[in-house]
Amino acid sequence: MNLKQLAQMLALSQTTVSRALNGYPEVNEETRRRVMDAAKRHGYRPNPSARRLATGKSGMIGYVLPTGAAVDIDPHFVEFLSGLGDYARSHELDLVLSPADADDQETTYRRIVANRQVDAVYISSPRPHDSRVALVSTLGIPFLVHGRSEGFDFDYPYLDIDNEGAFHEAARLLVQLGHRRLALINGDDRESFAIHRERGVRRALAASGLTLGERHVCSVVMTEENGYRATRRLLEEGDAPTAIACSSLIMALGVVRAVRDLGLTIPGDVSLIAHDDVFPWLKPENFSVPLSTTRSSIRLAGARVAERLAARISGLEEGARGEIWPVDLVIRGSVAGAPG
Amino acid sequence: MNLKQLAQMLALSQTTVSRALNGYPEVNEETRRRVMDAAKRHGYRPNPSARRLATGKSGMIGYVLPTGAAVDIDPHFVEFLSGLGDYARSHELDLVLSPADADDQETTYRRIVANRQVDAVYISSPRPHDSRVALVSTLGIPFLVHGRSEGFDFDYPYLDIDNEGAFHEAARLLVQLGHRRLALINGDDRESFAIHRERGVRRALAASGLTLGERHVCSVVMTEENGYRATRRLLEEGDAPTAIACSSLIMALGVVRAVRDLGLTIPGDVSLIAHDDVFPWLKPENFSVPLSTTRSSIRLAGARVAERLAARISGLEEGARGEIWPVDLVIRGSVAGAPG
DNA sequence: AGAGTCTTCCAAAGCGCTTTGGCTTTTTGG
DNA sequence: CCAAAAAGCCAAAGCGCTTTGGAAGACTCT
Repeated sequence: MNLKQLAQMLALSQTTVSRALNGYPEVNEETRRRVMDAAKRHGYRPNPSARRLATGKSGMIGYVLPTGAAVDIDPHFVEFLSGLGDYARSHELDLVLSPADADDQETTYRRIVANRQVDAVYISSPRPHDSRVALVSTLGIPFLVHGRSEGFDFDYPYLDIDNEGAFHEAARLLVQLGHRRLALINGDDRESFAIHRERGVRRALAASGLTLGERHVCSVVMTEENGYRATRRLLEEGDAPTAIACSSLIMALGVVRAVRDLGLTIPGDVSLIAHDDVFPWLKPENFSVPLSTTRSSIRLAGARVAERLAARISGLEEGARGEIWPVDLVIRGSVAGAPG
Repeated sequence: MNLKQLAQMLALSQTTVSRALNGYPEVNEETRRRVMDAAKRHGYRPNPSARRLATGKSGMIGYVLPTGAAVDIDPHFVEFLSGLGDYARSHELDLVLSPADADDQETTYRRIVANRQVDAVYISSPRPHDSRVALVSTLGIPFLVHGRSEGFDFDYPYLDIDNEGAFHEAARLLVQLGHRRLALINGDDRESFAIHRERGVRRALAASGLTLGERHVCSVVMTEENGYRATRRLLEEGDAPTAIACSSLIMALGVVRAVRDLGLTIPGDVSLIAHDDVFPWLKPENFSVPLSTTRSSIRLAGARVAERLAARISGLEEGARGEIWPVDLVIRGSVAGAPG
């Protein structure tokens, strides 16, 4: 059943039927009702390929997925996706993932924009001066950044959590508890979120005249193994920290294992606060010592990103609105006063 | 730059240019070269929307993503996706994720097929008599099942790992080591993979005249917490097992924690073998006691699925070819002879 | 040499929708 | 009551590609 047939059936022109269906004003309400009715009754659905060719709109949002033999997709992605799906489902919005060589995403961005494959894109894990932001911005496709980039002479729309504030609070708490030597086990410090977190920790320390030792901050890919290694190194060297802030629950698993391997305890010998993106399959309260966390649901962020993207596509949202979500600090058993 | 312009520029008809570009035989090789050359020089890329409307082919593969407030996307998905991306990237194949209400995926399947949004789909985590397999099969779109369904009177193409064989081997090893009471902490037993694994364990036990006690098999969503709970229950009741087979590394985290909480040790009091899908961020060799595993890279499976899907789209693969990958059994420190 | 066969190309008809420009008919305002 | 404006509808022209159905010329074969 296509438009032509439907129009014929109603003894109307395709023009009128199309307009009736798409809510244009120049059609009689009575006529519109008839059309809508017939459309529903016959299960008419406009052919998206055709509509697309005519309008250039695809009804899909895009994400360029960095891939490569040495590139692992972040497990956080799946939670984000759950959120995106939550919103998208109820709006018949599809997501198209365009895998790209992690070292050359530009080609892919250009392709999907030139081809008008998607109506909007989102960018995640941005870095300062992130070339994708500049690119997408000049290409003129609606977009939203999940996270924040920096160093541009223009604004852009984004959704971020207050990473700096979160880690500032976490570090401040630790300092209040008497800790003087903090360490930060962070994610890749070329990414903004990691930079912000480090900034937060430093600011909290500075407020008490303390500093983050150069060897007390590690920047690694967020795996259990790297959490373990970082912790061993930190605790085995002289000047070992008495408190650790950690950028992910997965790394925290490694931290806990390392502490135990060294015959130390949490929070007796070292206090630990980790960031929790709220995975359904790994919860901080279930760690052998319940983990204090800075908590922010990445799933909710996914839903919000989809919502804003949809709004931007339909022109309901405009301009460079930045949105920064506060982060909860949840105290559990893994923090205590500094030893000694 | 569109086809018309290119044709004009070459003083050829659109027909000929189109055919030259698409490798049709009825065009002079000399002409083809000219066309190809000009196309490249001017960076001509056929408009996919137009091509799509004309041919009905989209150049994308689809996946219906079950979502819902109470539905969590499996973290395995992201690794699978990495693999899919590995292949898709080099073939300019995009993946479209269509979020659907987990309880009504049929509508979405019908939509994406009716709309010809994608050229092929894959189905994952199938159950016996999985309605999606039947549906997609009647809808007549090329597809591939990652995993296996059962109970149909027709064959279908799939890629699966030898879950039964893997858990058979694992259980057999444990029995050989003298264990008489095994337990299985399994995933959702409505899914085929879980059924096959249980079958494997039972078969191994039966071979030695043993059985899997009804209370020794749990079927749960694969989270750390559920692994913990299941283990506590198993070990605190009478008739506690001396060996556990576990369907996921994530659950194994919970198993290990529970065993420790109870003051028991691995492998002293209980041996443990888990299935490892090969996550980059959580490795069995890094468990406090290195974990014995049945290992199969889900990432490789993702790449293979993409490859076969591409082959099916282009007609290189036909029929209902099933492909079953063997699974490695990797022995590490978490297994030992039965205590006592 | 004429019929038949290839080879190589083309004009034009879709694919199914949106949108432009215009034509009636009705309503409004003075 | 009439001109002007508004309402309601339509035919037809795209959007940019593929494919059908020839047609013209070159070649082969008897």
